[in-house]
Amino acid sequence: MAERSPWFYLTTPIYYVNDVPHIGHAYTTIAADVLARTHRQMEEPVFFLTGTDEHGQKVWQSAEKHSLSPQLYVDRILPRFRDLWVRLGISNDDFVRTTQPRHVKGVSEVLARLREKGDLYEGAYEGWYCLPDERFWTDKDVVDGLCPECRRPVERISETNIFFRMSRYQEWLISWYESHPESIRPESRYNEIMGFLRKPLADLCISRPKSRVPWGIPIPFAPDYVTYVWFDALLNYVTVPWSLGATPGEGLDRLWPAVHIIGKDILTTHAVYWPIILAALDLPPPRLIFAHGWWTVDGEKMSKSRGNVVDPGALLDLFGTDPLRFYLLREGQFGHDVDFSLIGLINRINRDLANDLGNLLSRVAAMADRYFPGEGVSRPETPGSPELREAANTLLPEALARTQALEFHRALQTLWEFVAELNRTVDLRAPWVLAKDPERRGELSAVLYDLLEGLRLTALYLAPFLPETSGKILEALGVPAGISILSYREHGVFGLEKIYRVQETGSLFIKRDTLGNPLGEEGEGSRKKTRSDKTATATPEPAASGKERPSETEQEKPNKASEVSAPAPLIDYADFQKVRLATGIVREAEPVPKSKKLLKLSVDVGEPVPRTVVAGIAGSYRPEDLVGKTVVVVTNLAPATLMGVTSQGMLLAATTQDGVALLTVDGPAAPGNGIK
RNA sequence: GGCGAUGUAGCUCAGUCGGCAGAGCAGGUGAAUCAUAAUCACUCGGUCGGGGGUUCGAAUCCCUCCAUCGCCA
Repeated sequence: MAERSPWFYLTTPIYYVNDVPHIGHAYTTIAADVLARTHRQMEEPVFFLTGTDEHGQKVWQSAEKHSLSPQLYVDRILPRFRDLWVRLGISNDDFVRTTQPRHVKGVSEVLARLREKGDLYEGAYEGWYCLPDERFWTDKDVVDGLCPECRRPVERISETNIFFRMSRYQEWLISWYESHPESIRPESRYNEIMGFLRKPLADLCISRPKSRVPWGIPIPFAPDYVTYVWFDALLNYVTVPWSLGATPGEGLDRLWPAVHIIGKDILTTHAVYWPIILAALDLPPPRLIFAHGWWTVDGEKMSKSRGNVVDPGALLDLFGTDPLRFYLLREGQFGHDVDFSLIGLINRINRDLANDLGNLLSRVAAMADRYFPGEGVSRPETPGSPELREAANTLLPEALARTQALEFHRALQTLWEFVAELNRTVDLRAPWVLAKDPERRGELSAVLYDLLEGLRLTALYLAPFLPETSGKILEALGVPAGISILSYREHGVFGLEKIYRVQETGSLFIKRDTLGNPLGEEGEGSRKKTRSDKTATATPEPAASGKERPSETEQEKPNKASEVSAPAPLIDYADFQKVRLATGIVREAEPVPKSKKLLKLSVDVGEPVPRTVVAGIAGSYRPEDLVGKTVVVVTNLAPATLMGVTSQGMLLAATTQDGVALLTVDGPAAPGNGIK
């Protein structure tokens, strides 16, 4: 392979502004962000680009509908994406909009150049056109006069257009991929493209008549036409670098080729059309095209018509940046489809984040604070735990390698093996036992030092994934986090010469009940509204929680009423109908063993067998008071196991100042009456 | 219809060169009390989709059938 640029040039697709950002957009962008941050910590120069695709017929139509000029319309839509990226902690270096002059200029130049080379020609085009999808179909595709994709009527269009001679480059592309099989991943996607390329490529129609699609980049030598949106959009990957250099071409020479992170739905455009466009411009193909999978929701494809589109903004409101980043990258394999479920997200937050990691910091910090309040914990002569150091030396580099290979879930899994090793070390070395023996004070200090070092390294390697959390851990350890980038080379070694003066800390993560509501008594400042800036590691945050220890009494009422306020998106009646509600009569009720909050109920909802429902209402109701009560039950909620009991439904209850108050009906009702 | 992939524990998946079936979660038992009731150890659990073949030996290689998914048409 030719020597390549030292730069790590990384892109996401540019997102079509006519859509509302959904979890898939967030997924792509977060993955790219993790990769960008990782390479920065590897001290590579990184250029991370994302942006928006703002031309095309649909945008123009939407603008019309809102009686706005297209430009004004896209200007108004833009913040949906831009703000979301800020909230997700995305560290992009630039943000391209296809309406920016730099991009428009670049596209015009490309068109002129391709024309000079003879790669463009005018031709007649006749076919069926689907207006909403902005694409042509052949006679064979169309079924009963309907678009095969969206099932809406197509119209017959006959027009002259400008075509790009893709077919010219087909053989070249095949041989390039044969010698670079690693440039499309996962491997199954590579096979797919090779299969696609076995058939002859049709030339690409790259123009649209202005009379039909007035909103696009004008074609310089054909005044009645604008550029086809896909052609326009792909070019952002080069028009932006072009605009950056001091001389034309300099920025691109420095950055190219790029690593493209995309969803599997746009593989063909990126792996076939795009390299051919590049070849026509005498540029090498991308370094890597990685097509990730889709998020399904409870096993179903996410789509507007199904009404199951997951809104990342709402999840952010509820759970915050880092838990969402973690869940999306930990839950499935990057490259495979993954199923989204709220229970899954909550489980990740509670187990991996709060229990394994959050509690680890909490217990280690508490001991360091208690046993070495003034003097601190300093680097020992002999390692406190050789096993722990060994684990750090093997697991952490392995995690880094996996991140570089875009195996994010494996990377996080490996990091959590290290977290488990830290927890194990705490248990095995039992510092609270050492603390009772003054003669073993040196040993105690050495063990704590190794644990603190382990936590510091965890934060370092976790930083690309969980930038806010990483910053909080480092801050708790008293490591100045002011430097925005901590390099692995400089900070990645075990055994920093340092005296740790650590104070007991508040919670890193708040646990959630099955509805996502915060659990526990951490009502105060520990859960601020997450409004992080791009460099989350640098946000200083007064460690106020260290002073006020939560009282040991377990009787405090969870103060949750204030926490539920996410600005709710509007839903259709169809959405509402998806929730099946019915009246139920409580037949039996008993506490769930070992649980303070849960009651196990047997509820008659008019079915042959009463449902077992686990409800978090023990704080407000005694079991014996519930029997015979009429309640409102969600009957089509996916079952969930709480404290070992499988719940087959959910009771509706108001969240009040004092706890919860169950909903009931105003009048006689039989078990299983419908509710709407 | 063509091409490609997948099928392994209740769930999500790993399994290199053919060499005694693995992890996490869930379930069970115990330990511990530093910690956010958080942790740690042990443990239950599998006809490796079905059938056939090659081999001393198959989750792994070959054939075939079934199921699911993807791409193309």
